[in-house]
Amino acid sequence: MATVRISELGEFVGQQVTVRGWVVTTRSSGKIAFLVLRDGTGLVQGVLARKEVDDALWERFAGLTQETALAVTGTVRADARAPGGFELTLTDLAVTGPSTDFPITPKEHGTSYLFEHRHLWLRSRRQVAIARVRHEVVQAIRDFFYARDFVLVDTPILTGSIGEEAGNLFSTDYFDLGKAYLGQTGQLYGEAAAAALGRIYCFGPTFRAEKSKTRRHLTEFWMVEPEVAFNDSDDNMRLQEDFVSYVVGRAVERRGAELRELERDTSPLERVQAPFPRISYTDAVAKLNTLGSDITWGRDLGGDDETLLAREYDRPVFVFNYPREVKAFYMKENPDDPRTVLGNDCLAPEGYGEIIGGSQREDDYDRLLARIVAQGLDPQAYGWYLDLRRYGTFVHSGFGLGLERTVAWICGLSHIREAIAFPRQIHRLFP
RNA sequence: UCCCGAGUAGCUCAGCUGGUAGAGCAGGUGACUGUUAAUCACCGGGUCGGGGGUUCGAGUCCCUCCUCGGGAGCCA
Repeated sequence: MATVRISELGEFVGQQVTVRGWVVTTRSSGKIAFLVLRDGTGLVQGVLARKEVDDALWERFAGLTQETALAVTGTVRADARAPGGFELTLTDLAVTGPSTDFPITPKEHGTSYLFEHRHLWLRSRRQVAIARVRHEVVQAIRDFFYARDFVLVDTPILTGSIGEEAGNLFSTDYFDLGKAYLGQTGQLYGEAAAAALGRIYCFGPTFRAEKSKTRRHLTEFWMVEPEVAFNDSDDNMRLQEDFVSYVVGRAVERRGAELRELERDTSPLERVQAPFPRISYTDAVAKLNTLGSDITWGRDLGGDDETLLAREYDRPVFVFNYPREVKAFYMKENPDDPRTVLGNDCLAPEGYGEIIGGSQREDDYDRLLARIVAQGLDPQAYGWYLDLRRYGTFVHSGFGLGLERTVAWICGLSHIREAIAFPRQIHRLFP
């Protein structure tokens, strides 16, 4: 007799099989009893008729509690009334892992309680659906770059003092060398690798000790960062729109069942096709003023501004050439307007806001050094990074896409903490 | 860090101008032959976040601390 997974039951209609999994719910009406079982691949309903089974089996069923691990044996039958479309007429049932007082009941719970029980909450249908969409997004990202000859370069997580703002770094003791910091970005290393391999990307966890408390921030999040030799800022935006369109398209195409489970209306996602509209920062400020925002030139776009602007378009929008003061030191000065830099953000629609920050990098040694000094950073720490401008400097561009923000947008989540299995936030380090 | 809001049964919440605590679900027992968060009946379940104060009397009013949630700034 075959031992099968729930997703494979369709191939075994009429046959007797064994399925292993966990109890979702049980229902009994005295003469007939139902058991919903999950195994990670889907749900199946088991049915027991009182007069067709022996007393011992009936008793074992009566003792089942939520999340008990068990192995059931029965005949597979297609039945539209059952969740999943198939049923098992049970002939045997063996408890392999008892479970008493499972904390997450089929009723409502508060977010705080749920995140304290995140290790158990992951088993719920909704969380399983999100995990599968995330998995698809990650695979789509890797496939996209693989197909375009990008080389994956894994950048270090432990770094010396290098990155963006020192105040946002997590630090730890590092032998006799003083402090090490958890990486906030792989970009600077990615630039070095781009000079070796041409097109590269890194993809891993990044860490920001910002004391942010919003639906868009985690202290540990995953970021994918391509870096391309000889791409200018326009090439960079073209890569971004192709990339985002591909990733969203893959999720819609292959994870329709999960998105339905999440009650995600996919029509806004189906409109995500390159090219994306582009608006300069200066034009965006003017447009925002006509839309009622009181933003002034020189200030960064706030969350409300992003939402307001994104609402004007039916797909993600690029805002490019920001004032240099609000952007990082490595962005290349705009030769046509030195008040600005050749960087762009990509804003997702439906209020999700910034999912990408990208730029053409400053490739001029003297300008880069001047920017490092002007921002109060230690030029000593950036010695190796400056070397990239001393030995065959080159036009290059790249960007960073936040994985959890992207998954939250695709899934239609109200907070990105659900987009990762074990979110890290200011007030949450467990489980 | 700042601005709001909330901590009452295992969970989600109600509890009026102060008078010593309530529901649904979960759990237990029983009934029911097709249930979909099954339904129905009954039962058990509480240091009202901690500390201090006002009062004859505080879940309720005041002070303080803690925890959590939402938002801002910053960013992906």
